Amino acid sequence: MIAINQQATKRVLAQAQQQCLALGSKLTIKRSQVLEGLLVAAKAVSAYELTDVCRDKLGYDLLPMSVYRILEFLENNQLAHRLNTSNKYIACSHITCDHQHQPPQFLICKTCHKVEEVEVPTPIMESVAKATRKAGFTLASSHLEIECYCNSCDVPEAAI
Amino acid sequence: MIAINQQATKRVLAQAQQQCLALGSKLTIKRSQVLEGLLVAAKAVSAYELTDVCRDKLGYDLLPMSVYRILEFLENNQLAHRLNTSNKYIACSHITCDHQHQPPQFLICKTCHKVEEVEVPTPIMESVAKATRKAGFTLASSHLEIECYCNSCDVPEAAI
DNA sequence: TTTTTAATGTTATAAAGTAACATTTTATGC
DNA sequence: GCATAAAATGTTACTTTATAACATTAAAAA
Repeated sequence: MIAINQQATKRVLAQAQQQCLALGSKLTIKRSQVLEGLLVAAKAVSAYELTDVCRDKLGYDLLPMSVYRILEFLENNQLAHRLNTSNKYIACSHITCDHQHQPPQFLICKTCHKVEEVEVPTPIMESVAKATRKAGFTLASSHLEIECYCNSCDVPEAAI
Repeated sequence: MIAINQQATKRVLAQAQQQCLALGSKLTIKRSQVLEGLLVAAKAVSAYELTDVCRDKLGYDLLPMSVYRILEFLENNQLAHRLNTSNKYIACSHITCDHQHQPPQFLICKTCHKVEEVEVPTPIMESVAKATRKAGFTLASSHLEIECYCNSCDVPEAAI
């Protein structure tokens, strides 16, 4: 989503390197390769699809088990996100920002599966948290996945 | 969640029967058995767990393939919901209501996996829809799954 | 009653995810 | 430096979740 060319990809990977160091962890070669796979995939992909991308487009040979492990690492280091509704992964679109990362919200197109990482305005998320508390729960995360239709896809009649 | 005893379960199943008829479909014996399984499970269960519940607690013999098919039917008839974040299913908590069903929101406890079907106030969902439109998307469904801690579970220090 | 549709049975397999242990690589104390 | 511990990755096998494809049975319609 972020990396539209090779140069941009390199910049993102370098920045990711820095971000890991700051968190006291290391972006090893394999981890970098998986992140690069997410970047060139340019959409949400499953762990198994990611092994294909890495093999076919980048020449990196990775087993699914390693990919899962590395994806977990990338998540913990705020370099990737897991979309729970589709069991797919995407690169974080804010790697090159320097601000603190908040739990993200995702708009996911039901038709073409395009994913946009957005910020639902804070007051709205606070209202959601309030409604949650009223029901006797405490909001654990404002990671939200929202079913949408994107502007390139038709909205079915039934949904209007 | 809804059915706390046998009598209540029967009432829910009878109501479900009516609801199906109104939608031009039929709640067959097998379908009724799967719904009963969801009711006695009294929590979110996977399709395979549901075959166990039906066998062990109710004496109904159902193969996973049938369970998946029937769960899909129950969803289409607003008698059950699929929780996308956990690949589990629950009975709709509004079967015995007579009002029109809206896409539900779920509070899911990260610790004990208890699920509460709630209504996030309409104005809040409208704000979410607005934020969505602003990003060039159209809200497809207000089915939301929200990560929480329930009032019986401790909230980890890190989350406060 | 035939015929057509809907529902369920059955088998096999795909897709997603993890456990357990081996090996290699990297960091750290001496 | 080298020994040793810790971190990362490799490898195998397996579990869980889900679906495809086709057979059979039950119910509704002609």
